[in-house]
Amino acid sequence: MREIRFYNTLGRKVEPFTPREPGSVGLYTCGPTVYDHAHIGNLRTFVFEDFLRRSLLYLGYRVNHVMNLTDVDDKTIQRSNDAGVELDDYTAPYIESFFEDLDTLHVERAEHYPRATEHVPEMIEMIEHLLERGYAYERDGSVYFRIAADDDYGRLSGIDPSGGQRGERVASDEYEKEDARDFGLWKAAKEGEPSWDSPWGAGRPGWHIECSAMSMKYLGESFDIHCGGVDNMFPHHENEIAQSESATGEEFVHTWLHSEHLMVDGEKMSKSLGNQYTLKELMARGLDPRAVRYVFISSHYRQKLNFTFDSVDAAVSALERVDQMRFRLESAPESGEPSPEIAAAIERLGKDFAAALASDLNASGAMSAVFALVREVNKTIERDALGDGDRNRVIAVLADANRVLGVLDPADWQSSEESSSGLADNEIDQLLVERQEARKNRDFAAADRIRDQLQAEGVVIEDTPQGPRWRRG
RNA sequence: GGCGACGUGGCCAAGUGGUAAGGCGAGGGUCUGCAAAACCCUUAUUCGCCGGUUCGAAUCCGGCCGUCGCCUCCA
Repeated sequence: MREIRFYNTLGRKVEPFTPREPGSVGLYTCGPTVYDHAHIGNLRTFVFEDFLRRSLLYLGYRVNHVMNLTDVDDKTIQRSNDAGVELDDYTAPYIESFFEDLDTLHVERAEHYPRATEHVPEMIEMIEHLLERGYAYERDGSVYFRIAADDDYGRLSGIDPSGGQRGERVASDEYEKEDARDFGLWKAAKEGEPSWDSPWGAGRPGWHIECSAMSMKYLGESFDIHCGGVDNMFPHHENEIAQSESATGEEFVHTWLHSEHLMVDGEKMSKSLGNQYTLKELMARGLDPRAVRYVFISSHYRQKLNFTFDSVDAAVSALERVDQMRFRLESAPESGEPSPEIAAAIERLGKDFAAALASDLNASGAMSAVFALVREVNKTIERDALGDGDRNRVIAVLADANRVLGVLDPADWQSSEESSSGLADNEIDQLLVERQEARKNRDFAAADRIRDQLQAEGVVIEDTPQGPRWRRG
């Protein structure tokens, strides 16, 4: 287990991370609101959280990861009403779509995916507690959190609660609030909306209470890390802190990590610009999901990520460099003592890779460590200096790094249709034998004919001093 | 108006006090029957601009310019 340093939004500085229970991390990440397909901005955040989860595991921690599914809120209700279907029937396909997207990007599953609609009793219990302690009040069947009762409100986002719109009437259905800044914990049912029974009559939970109630249920009243996109810092996470700590009197979350937004072609994604892609749209355009994952994880999570098709192309090339090394390694001869250069490179990778992760998840640094190994292995192959066992040791250290990155092994990403199409391996081998024969006889026309044929089948031939080798392009 | 982030080679991107990682691209080379593919090498005396602190700054402080985000439910 290695000490990690994280940039904690609460306090805005990089600090050593100490889980409440040594070696074990409780992690809550805000999940999707399932009113539509996730867009790639959402997925950037989910891939970052996957990277965090994998890094914690890699560095020797046990992880209990909870991600909620918001399946009741203004948007899901409105859209299900518009579509004339029950809420659950409306959200089901989007929940399915969400998990498909995670699979496409090789995001590992969390331990729990609690749904808001299945945790209403826990939320009601928490709201009752807040009412008892004077942190909330009821008006006409709705319950609001009383921000004035919370001394340190605003300490996550740095927003000063004393300024602003205190006492102003806001143009909404929430005019009955004591203070415009107060937020809804429970919303009285409106005509035609799904509702649950509560001590205050029929209604439904507010958004913020969902995350507090569900995170505490699965991780306890205090836990280690809470993640989300930067836009959730205020008001969502601020309100979670307010209601949770007011209810329990305990520190809610120790470390808050926020991922920056993804931009498309230099602009924020928005419907009006038409640049709000879903993953499925990108797949339909033929983008490689592995390259998309690489683009998401290869820059730092606290930096805005400008997503472009060029960046995906560059990612494809970068990954090919790693694949090529693996490919060359397979056919490179080994002999004699293990190469000291390889041994040193493997050791350096192990050290630099973990150090980069432990330093606030420096993904670029981690990738850089991988490429340093790639270069050293290539040089050693070039010198024909691979020693006995070097191949397996390199493969093993790559597999180790891949536990975090998830993009280093092309075999993991091969779709079944790709591998089943075209020529069989032995046919390709046979054609190459024929081509070598033709070349030996200086019948280059025949040799090139075979080369063209293989190329047309998507087989890339590489002629080397040790003879030809091939791979599927 | 309030709060905050960012500005590093052609592009992307690490690095936050000790003298610029890495990837893409480009140029050169090796290999080859020719190619292709691949590999190797090279590619920022300099980190938006101007001052300051320091033995030393891309890194700290001040000012300016520029880009962007949040300010009630958008990851």
